[in-house]
Amino acid sequence: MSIQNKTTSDDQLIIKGHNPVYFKLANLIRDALIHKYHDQFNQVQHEQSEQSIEDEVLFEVYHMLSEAPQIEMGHIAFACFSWAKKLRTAPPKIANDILHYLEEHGQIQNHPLIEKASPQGPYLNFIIRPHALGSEVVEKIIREDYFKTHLLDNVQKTMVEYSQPNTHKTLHVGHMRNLCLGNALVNIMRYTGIPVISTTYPRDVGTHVAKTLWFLKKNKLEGPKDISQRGAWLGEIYSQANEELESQRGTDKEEQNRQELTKILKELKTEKGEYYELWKETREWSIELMKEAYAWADVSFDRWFFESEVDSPSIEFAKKLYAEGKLVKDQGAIGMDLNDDKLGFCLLIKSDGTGLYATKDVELARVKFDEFGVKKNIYIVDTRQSHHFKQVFKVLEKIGFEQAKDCYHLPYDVVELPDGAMSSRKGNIVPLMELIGRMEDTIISKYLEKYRGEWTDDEIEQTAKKLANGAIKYGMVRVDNNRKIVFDFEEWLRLDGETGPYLQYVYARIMSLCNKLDYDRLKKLQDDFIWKKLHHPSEIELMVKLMSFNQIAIQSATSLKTLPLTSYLYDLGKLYNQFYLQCPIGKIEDQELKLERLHLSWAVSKVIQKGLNLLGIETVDRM
RNA sequence: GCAGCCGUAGCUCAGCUGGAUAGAGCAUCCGCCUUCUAAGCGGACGGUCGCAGGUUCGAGUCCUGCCGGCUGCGCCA
Repeated sequence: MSIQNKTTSDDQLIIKGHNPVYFKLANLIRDALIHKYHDQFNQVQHEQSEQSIEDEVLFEVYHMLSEAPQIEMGHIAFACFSWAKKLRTAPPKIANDILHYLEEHGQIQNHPLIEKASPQGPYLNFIIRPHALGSEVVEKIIREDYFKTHLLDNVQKTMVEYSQPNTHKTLHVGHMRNLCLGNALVNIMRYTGIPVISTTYPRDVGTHVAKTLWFLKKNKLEGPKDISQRGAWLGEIYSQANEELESQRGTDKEEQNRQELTKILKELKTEKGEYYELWKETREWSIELMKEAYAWADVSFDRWFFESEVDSPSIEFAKKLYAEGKLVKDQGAIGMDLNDDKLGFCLLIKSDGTGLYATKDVELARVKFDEFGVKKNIYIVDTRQSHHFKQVFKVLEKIGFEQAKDCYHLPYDVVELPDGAMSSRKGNIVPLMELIGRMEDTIISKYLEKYRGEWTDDEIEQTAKKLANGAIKYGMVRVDNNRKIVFDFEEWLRLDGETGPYLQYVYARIMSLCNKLDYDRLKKLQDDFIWKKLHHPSEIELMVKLMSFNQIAIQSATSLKTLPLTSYLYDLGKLYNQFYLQCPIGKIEDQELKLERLHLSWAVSKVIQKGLNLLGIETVDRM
């Protein structure tokens, strides 16, 4: 069962909004097919209504349209393979038949959309009239109607849980992948019309907390005076605590330490005692640090679930399930035997009466279903938890939650350093704030220092912030989910090639151009504006690329991948930079051409801005 | 042992869910600023898509089996 198949089959696509040019073209091809192969269609028609056949054909045709591999071949290609079997006709003949039908009905010579259609083997390639690209694509983007289109229908209320950081530990660059990916996906899903409730699930209880508290109390540590520094400081304490406990392994202190930690955990459970008081205070420090990171990332959650709030209820729930005979006792512990599903045994209550991750995830899912009424439930958690979630979903199914079939674990691989996995024990973690700071410093010294005096210091600082933000976020989502990211600091600081700043640069270039040439998009774009000057291959390629933005957004949202969007934006940026060099604007005489090129540039900037915003990245007007 | 993921250019990665001649970035080399932002653009170099079968008009993409790497698999989180 894969996520993408599931989500696409559930969501009915409204294709007319995706790509206005494809939609019009698909209608023409649909009519040609149905008329030309009337007999073949008639054979299936008695089973279905005429309307549904027409819709179905339109849908299929629409999805067989794509960009031609080279702009000289055509702008849009229609592949006839999939029809060959149904129509019992060879693909090249289908291509020719469609062409003849369109010609016979005057839909090539006179049609406002199509300039030329040429069959090439099994493909029918279309060249779209430039002025149609202008009015159907560029103009809609400039008026921003393009972004207000309703893209998906029959969507379900979806909960997306991402970012499950531990309190009392250091927040590092590894956490950013989850945060950036989750935030981007939520934005993209919402853009396509899916109602999303976003949640975070901080882990504020457990042995990592006990270890930290133990070390703090033992050494009577109080932390930095500056409260805002305490969250980061706490993370270091955890490392030290861990180190000390590790070093005492195998010594006579080991048992003593173990008992102490158990005592701390018990105190936290009963919610009284000095460790409990210390927990409440230190927990806040970590939460402040998380909020700082979320603010930096410009992420907000509709609901925060803390592990501590589901801890006790989860055990009650598990006990109730056991009482109902839905769980079994084995070797003193309680759980569910999932061996029939090849998932092993899912342990829910340990022999000492305490719960585990799975116990809490079962309870939390219950809350999500019962109190939030979500239909679909997505967990963005790293791939090492795959087995865990398979077990949890199976348990949910067996205890009677129908929604279990709409629970998805979205796995992603971890962030590693060139010398291997990140771990506080190895002492090779890159704390988040340090990463951000170094990136901003590099950006200022390498690129922005030259503006000192010309720009205000504040603008330089703000620009560096946005660029560092863009570099980190883009870097985290430009790689496919199930692939490891190797975080090489020097590599990330270089900021050339496919990066966030590359795209921010394209945007800034366009802004600069438009400002310099005093471009006013709406004043210059009357209702009766006629596009007639854009013919250069570079201009055509840009317009063809522009028209598929919404399709890409849908692809990203339904596959739960950011990659389609990042690749698309990079392609678009690359095409614009080529256009920028090949097609001068400011220094040409032809005022009409100049204006149309400015319109095109503006449209590109809007799509790049929208795309970057979906990824959580802000644009800058100059850099 | 079982399961999941990965294997594409020297390195890091794409490849639109089976379609046209497998593409980018980095690295190396060569070009392009008397200024619409060179954080850019062009060119060169670089590939038996891990191996072997299979499915069909057609496979980097799907199925099977190997090989190699990573990650999981009951009292951790």
